[in-house]
Amino acid sequence: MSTAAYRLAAPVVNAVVLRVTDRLETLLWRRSRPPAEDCWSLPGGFVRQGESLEGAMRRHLAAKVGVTDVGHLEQLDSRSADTHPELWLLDVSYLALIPRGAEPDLPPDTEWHPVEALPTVAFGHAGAIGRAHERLRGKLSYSNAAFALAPPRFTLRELADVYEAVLGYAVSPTNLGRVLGRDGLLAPTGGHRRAGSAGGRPAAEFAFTRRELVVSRPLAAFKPPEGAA
Amino acid sequence: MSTAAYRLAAPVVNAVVLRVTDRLETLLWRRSRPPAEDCWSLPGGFVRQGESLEGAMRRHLAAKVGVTDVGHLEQLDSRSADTHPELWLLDVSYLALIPRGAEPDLPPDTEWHPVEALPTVAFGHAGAIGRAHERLRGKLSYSNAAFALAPPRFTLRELADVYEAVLGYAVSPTNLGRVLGRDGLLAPTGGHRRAGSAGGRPAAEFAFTRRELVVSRPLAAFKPPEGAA
DNA sequence: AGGGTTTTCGCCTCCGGGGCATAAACTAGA
DNA sequence: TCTAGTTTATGCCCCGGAGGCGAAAACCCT
Repeated sequence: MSTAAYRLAAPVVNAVVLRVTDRLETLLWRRSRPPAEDCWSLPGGFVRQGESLEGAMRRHLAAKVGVTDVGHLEQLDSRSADTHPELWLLDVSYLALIPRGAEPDLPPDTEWHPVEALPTVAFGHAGAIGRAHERLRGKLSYSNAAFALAPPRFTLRELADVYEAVLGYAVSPTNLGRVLGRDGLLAPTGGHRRAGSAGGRPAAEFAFTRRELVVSRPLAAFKPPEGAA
Repeated sequence: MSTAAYRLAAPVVNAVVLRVTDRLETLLWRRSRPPAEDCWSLPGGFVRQGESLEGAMRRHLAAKVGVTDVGHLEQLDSRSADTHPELWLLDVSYLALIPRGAEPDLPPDTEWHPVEALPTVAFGHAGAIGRAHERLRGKLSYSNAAFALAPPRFTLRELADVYEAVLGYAVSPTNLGRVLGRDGLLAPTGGHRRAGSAGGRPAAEFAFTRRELVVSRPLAAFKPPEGAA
């Protein structure tokens, strides 16, 4: 078949940028131009030819919303979109995790919004935020994904707070430390930190041993091989 | 910024089609035209405007390689590709699972190849096959993904053979039945089947209760909520 | 010094996966 | 018909990880 029979699309990337403060928040961008003027949307933009999709994503995160310290960046999915009046768009969405403590200086018209109380989001991007949250919930349970959300060093209580903000239910700091510690993902730094305003035993300070995503839990049920590599 | 500053790409879909016979096999297509003439590549093709990506994928699977009975279809990832001499391609890859017993009548220049002994594959598609295999291995361990690879009805021994072909190590039929049965994913049909040429107790016949992907295993460690819904 | 607060450690229990031995069901052959 | 061989099914035990709980540790404030 001839390639001329097919129209061409404009590749677009956009990211569900997540961070944890008291609650789980995502970064939204108020559109100042049509289409969808005055609506919120995910940060992103067009892809240049010769550029990798991930490269384009990082470029837009740095240029448009000042996000340079990305803890983890991962592709979610792609879809064909007819939301633009003139162009056929091919929309590739990403999940970006921002560590606590890295506060990008946001340009105007860019704000953090709690994922539990989102404003009206254009282009059907609300679904992408939901899928990103869902995937993150899964990854927290079988990998060290929290390294990309937590600050470089933290107490077990602080780390449990990160988990609670994402998972939505109470997490035991004791158990969390045991599980991640046994998998070799967490190590004490040796330092300690004062408990709080009302006293209490100082908490030991921990850090993740690796800063890339590591799948720790088996994922291989039904009799894994004996000498597991 | 103006959209005119950005060039346009041709969206392309292609699939890692997997099935299990004695071994895990993938469907490859021998290219008869440049680029990469006489090399093997994944089946796929261009996307039409207004068409969903998944729709385009199913259309190409049906038209080009005669695959209509797709047990499960899932997007893997997308990348920007400069492998075409004239066009900028945006390559979206899928994982397609074909149930045992559904034998599509393949057009010429299309053949099943064991994933352990692949021929030379063009466009860097070999990496996509590896990633597809990896993801399938994971999904078998925490979901009912095998429903898309197994025949409609089967014995536990046959199901274990499917798992072994994908996972690469021995799987106990007893344990497999216990685990999937407890999760409510597997149910006996009531029928039985003769064991083999040399006699033996007839095996009970089973079937998956659901034909969509269901994540059974918790994935929610660190104290799941009490009344799990 | 004492009460309040928070973290940490040790022990216990519970439950699911895996292994194993035995029983069950069938075929082929003598 | 009886026996040997083969394959599947069932019941039981073991083990290891996750979670719960209480006691001890470490610190603040009064």
